[in-house]
Amino acid sequence: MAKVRTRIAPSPTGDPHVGTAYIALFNRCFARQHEGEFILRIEDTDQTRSTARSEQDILKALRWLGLDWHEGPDVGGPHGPYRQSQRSDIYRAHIEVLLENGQAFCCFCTAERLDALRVSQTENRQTPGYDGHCLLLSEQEVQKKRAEKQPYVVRMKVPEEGDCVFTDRLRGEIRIAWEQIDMQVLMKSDHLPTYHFANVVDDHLMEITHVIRGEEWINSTPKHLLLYQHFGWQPPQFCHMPLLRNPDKSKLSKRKNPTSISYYKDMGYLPEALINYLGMMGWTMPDGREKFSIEEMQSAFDIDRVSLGGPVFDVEKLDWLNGKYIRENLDVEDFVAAFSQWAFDPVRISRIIPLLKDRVERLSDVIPLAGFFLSGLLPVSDADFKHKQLTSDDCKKILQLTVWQLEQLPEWSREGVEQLCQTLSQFLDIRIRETLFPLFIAITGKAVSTSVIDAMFILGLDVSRARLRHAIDILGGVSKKEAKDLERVLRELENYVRPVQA
RNA sequence: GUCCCCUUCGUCUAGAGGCCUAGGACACCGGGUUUUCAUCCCGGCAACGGGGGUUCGAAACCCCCAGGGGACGCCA
Repeated sequence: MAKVRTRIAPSPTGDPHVGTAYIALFNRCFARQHEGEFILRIEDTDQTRSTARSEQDILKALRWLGLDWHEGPDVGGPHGPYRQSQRSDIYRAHIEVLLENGQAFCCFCTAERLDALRVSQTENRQTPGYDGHCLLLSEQEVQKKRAEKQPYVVRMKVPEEGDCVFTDRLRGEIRIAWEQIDMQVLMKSDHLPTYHFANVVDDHLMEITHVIRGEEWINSTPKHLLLYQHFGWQPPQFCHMPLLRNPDKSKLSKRKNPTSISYYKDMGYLPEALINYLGMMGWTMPDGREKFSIEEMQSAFDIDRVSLGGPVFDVEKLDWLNGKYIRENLDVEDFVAAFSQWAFDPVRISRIIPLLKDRVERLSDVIPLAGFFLSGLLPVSDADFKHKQLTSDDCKKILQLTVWQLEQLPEWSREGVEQLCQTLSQFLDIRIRETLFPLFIAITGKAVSTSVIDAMFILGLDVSRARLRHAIDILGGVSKKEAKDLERVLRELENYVRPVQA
């Protein structure tokens, strides 16, 4: 039997996500338990959203958690390159095969036509999908359009009737009618492949034997299987893991729960505890032990023990487990090392010190003044938000609008944060000192402190958002109705152009 | 709207037809240890979504319903 090979294939379009680490963990355990290999591939075919920065962050975060790989863009390996943006020629050669065999076709439809089509289908309560317009084009017409350099995509042909039946390792037989499957775009007009195409080609060329991925991919598995069939390749075994959930059971999202691995690092969780916690999402040790290392997990691993109900990511239990790790696994010396590394990161410290250097008279003033930099959520109460000019609702409004605006910042910079606060102040027609008041309480815990704008910048989006959200909760939270009103205000704010300074 | 997946305490879960009066853990509540607190120890609360089958026997197998979730992009 062929050597087991599994992979994690993150897309470098944002912060390193705990869901990525979760799937990586199970892939790695499965591979290692079978003395196989676990590889990392970067799926950066979305040119507009992928960044090198994000790729670096993801690799760093996975390494921090102890999830290392046998082959990958940084360590190399015999099946490279491991970055899809460097494999364009491979995809182009493969798409030609499908085109020649008539298993795929060129589509010249414009985005406008497709949008209109989707709208009308949705209005008529039909399942949205491509209508086969360009399927009717003759060979000559296609050649002519291509010669004229008209932009086009390549779509796959899909059987019109019958079912696609496949076996999921955890769920058994799954049957999906072909008529449910859209004529998926395989190659975009920028001549880069879509996920579905690149993923199948790479999984085959990289000799992946087991595809362990999130449940959200079940419905597109027929597309993938069809490609394997067209190429005459042996498909891997599929195994769809349950999705991590928010407390309200929806798919884990940063809007509702911190999802960035760096957030958990910044909050002072130990990587061993986080990875252990992820290991108990949908899985248990055969002997019921709850505290286990990644090595213990992989040696006792049994993928068939995965339970399928979507587990809620419950920070309270993570807190307990992290405390247990600190108490039981760190002696004083280890603790000193871990704490120093966490608290006294040189880059961070050298950003913080200039903010307080001129405000202290004794070095002993530093901790009282800057302690909030080395904290998680702050112990604030609604009384702290009492203000002579701002009502509690005003505070909530400012806090919520700030959260939303921070989330939409194209890049995290001090200037961006400042601009945003200035604009908000002008838009609300509240002086900047008042506008910043609730932010001071939420972010620094006090009405008087070092610059709150710098503080947010240094703390980062995740911790800032967590504190702002915590403050909103303290103030009674935002009801459905309030949220709706505030979203309307947000739209006005987005369209608001700051008056030019006189 | 269409399709797919899922369903045991509030949460993570054990459970492969009789071992289930459903077990463990977090959270919560009580008690003990501790100069306080935390830790630690002891105890308590709390669940098989509903309805039909199959079976001597169902949390487990089958069907229907309900609920939850996901997918339906030139995103991944």
